[in-house]
Amino acid sequence: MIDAYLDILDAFSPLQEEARALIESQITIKDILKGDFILQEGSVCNHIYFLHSGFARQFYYKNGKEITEWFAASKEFCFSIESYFHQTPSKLMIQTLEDSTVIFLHRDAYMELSKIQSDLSQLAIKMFAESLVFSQRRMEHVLFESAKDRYVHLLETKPNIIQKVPLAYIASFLGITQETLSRIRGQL
Amino acid sequence: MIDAYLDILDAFSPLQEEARALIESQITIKDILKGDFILQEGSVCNHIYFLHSGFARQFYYKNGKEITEWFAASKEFCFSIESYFHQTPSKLMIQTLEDSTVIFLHRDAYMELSKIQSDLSQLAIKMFAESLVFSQRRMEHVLFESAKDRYVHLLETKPNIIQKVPLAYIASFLGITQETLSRIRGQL
DNA sequence: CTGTTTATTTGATAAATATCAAAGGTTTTC
DNA sequence: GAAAACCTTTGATATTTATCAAATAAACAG
Repeated sequence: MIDAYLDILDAFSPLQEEARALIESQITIKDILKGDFILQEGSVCNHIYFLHSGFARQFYYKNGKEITEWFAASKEFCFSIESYFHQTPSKLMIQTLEDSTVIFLHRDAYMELSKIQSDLSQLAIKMFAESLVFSQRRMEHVLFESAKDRYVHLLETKPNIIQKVPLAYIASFLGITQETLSRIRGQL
Repeated sequence: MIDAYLDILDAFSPLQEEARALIESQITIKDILKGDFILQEGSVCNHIYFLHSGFARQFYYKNGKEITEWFAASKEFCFSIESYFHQTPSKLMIQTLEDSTVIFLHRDAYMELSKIQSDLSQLAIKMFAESLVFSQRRMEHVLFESAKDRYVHLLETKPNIIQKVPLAYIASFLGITQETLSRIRGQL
């Protein structure tokens, strides 16, 4: 299980044996039941979470409404960007939608190790850079595409999400109401 | 001039003397006249640009229309995130709106040095992390605030931008038409 | 299974924003 | 300082999406 994890990291940004061993020394693994929380509102996000298996949803409350920010599928990462970097209580919650196995990589330990092991710092740079590119692209969609185009784009790039989760989650992720999303679906 | 630049970097993420010297060895400084381009469409973004003085606009074309992505004021940074990280031709252009003095930090050199000098890798991590937090917050605004609220927010956080640039640039940054922005202004 | 909860769709209407067209303002340029 | 170029506002109308209310449909629990 750990090897699979390290291989995925390695494919993303190359890790020598030393870096692999350091990461291995800093992770913990937990099984989390469907509906339980990987990250609770109000607690500080001190880990990067890797879903070895399962599925999770990241969401927060805005004016009393649940807003889905994104999902993490099997073999993907998640964490609260703001809480993790600023060490503030998290607004974001991460909840599993299926029984999941999650690998926790501890922030402080990783940050310290990344100062003395360049493979680890390069991995962090690569990860954050990719998140930034992703965020940037999403911004362009949100600003200049219609709700329908955004839904179609999601359907094309992440069809598995749409099969798995209720329409209301997807609607809030797209920034529209569920009624509008239902009507968009009807037109396709 | 270089010292002021290094001090700003240092305040952001601490740099020892060695790191300062390495950065200094990898920068070039250019005076760029009003209206000239720091980054042209189609060229690869191989630097992070720091505006020692002046003012610049980052924009791209979408369906034949100019979309302003963001601005860089004096003492701020800019670069094309996607072109820089993926080494692809830039869609984004960066054009000065005033005569400016720009410090160019070369990407490949910086990346190499960041592997052997941890202050430099930590600086990169911090920079990209902050950009990510900023991008995240903007996403929330764009998804859930009205055009008026977004304009008011910009007015409050970046009043200097609104004084300096034409309304059409601000409208495209906010993702609305200039007519709508003009009407919003009228209501305030 | 059957009643209950939860999720989705449909309808009528209202609000926000876009579009197209044109009229005033400002700046720039020679 | 007058013409040209550019920028901003205003008006009329169309489109997109939200809101509120209710009806179906699907999933779930005993």
